[in-house]
Amino acid sequence: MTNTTGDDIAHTLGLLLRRSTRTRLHTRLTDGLEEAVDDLTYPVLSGLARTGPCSAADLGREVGLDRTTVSRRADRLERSGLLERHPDPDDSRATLLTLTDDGDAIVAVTRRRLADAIEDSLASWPQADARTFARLLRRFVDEGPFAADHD
Amino acid sequence: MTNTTGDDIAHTLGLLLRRSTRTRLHTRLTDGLEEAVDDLTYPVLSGLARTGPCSAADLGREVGLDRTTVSRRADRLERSGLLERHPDPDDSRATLLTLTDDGDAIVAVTRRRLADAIEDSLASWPQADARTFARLLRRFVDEGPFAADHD
DNA sequence: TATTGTTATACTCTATAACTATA
DNA sequence: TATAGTTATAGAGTATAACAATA
Repeated sequence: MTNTTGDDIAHTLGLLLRRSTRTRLHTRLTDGLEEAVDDLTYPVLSGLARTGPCSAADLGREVGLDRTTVSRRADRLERSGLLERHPDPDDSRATLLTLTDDGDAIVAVTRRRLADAIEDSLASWPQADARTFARLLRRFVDEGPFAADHD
Repeated sequence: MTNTTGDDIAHTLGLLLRRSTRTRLHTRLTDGLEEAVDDLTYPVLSGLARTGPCSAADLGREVGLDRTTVSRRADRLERSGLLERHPDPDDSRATLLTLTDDGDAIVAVTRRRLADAIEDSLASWPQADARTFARLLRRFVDEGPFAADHD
């Protein structure tokens, strides 16, 4: 019984990382928005919001996708007017992907929805618990067994 | 600045739920195991470990997959000897999916690896923090905006 | 020679429908 | 009639390789 805490967190994380959990979350966050925004295109959209104007190759490295995959997904977002392609003035080989105002708005809405949903569910918590949870979760994700740079 | 805690948790969860995080985790947990065990078949395997012998239709409802999908994935696990099919003595229409000893062993190994990885990353934490985190995470997942029965 | 974006091919997975058998 | 399991078809998405253009 030495690993009770690890077992407990492992079990909870298993629930959190389930496909059905992610599907439910995605449905909730994108309900009523552009049809082109789905679980495939959203990482491109939100990644681009983080990086700012960016080549497909660089964005692919940022979000862990192949540049061909980024290019195809960007097609859909471009057709829906959420993203534009412009020549990179600094490198004639590259095309900069840029969010349109509509694209920015979509990202802002989904981020707000997520933060609000979390805020709602924490409403019944003692404030100190909520802050403690935010801090420990952050530390766990940054340092934990899932961190990107974990050796 | 009223939603700082919600924003903070939202950001952290975004990192945790990324595809690259899940891919990294899956690779780590299944390294060196049966080739048939991948991100597609593992949910069937671990779901079956939770439910015990179970029909494809029931298991599908448990893990959020179509019965045709369960059937196909079970084919691969069966070919690798991790799962067996037996007639349901109580319902001649049904076939019970059952983990073999090898299948049980795979699930045990991956669960242990995950718990150990978490335990390792918590080693540098004050024990009280680790227990608090386990408790708050559990509560958040059970009650939070991602809970299955959340209305 | 390496990297850019894009496109074509082959492959995998899934959803829908269809089938047979049983409750 | 409804549900079980399985399989066939069609559709979507990806990875690999290839392409032309530029560094």
